[in-house]
Amino acid sequence: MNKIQKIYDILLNKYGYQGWWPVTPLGSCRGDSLVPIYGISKHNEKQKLEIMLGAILTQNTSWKNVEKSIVELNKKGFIDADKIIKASHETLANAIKSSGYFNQKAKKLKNIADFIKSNSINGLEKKETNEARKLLLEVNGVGPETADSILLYALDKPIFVVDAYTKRIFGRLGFKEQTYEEFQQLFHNSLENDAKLFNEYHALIVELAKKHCKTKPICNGCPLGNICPYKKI
DNA sequence: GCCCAGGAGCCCG
DNA sequence: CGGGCTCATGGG
Repeated sequence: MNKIQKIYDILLNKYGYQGWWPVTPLGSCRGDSLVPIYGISKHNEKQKLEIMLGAILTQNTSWKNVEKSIVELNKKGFIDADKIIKASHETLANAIKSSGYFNQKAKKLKNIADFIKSNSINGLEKKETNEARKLLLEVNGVGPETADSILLYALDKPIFVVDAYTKRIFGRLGFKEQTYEEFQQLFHNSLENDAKLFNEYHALIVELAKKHCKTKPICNGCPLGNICPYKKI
């Protein structure tokens, strides 16, 4: 068994299934239950859109801050491409204030809303993974990680999401990859081409990064302690 | 007060 | 192609 697969097994055994991406439950419409929750479910169109918007909002931002914005967007009926397009910049920016970068992100949300109006979510889903990826990357505000998060978590495409945590953790573990594409290839070459597997693995990486492999690592109790050469007091 | 968080665009050599 | 800068709130 290769090392990438082995690390997955260790993390899954330690933390269990994470149930990403968190989404607002169906039928919640009045103040309660508006908070995105973890759990396995098939997403409807609105939830897929919520995931796409969340993927933009969480750029370099903690999920807790994004959660508040998603609650606001739900309350104001903005999980809707038409409403986002019609909304004024100020209204939209105000609704997502807690996510930070609200001026930039308000524009990005409008860009992705425009994109969905011309290619529907359904139409995007039917395309080949790489073709859909290419189209997403043409949207201003959608980079590699955001595109791949949308493909994997909203559209259920088998593609591995690389983030700052992935680079940090596997860098400390001794892997020599540097760029986004190099890391993505590492995982694609080492694992079965399975969306469910990629889904859980990325979520487990985030969990490990939050619990142990922080900027200032807490190596005590780390589930990868036995195989990690990185030492920090 | 400082540092960091589930990045991306832009500019510059 | 790589590096530095900007964007901004909220929690530790």
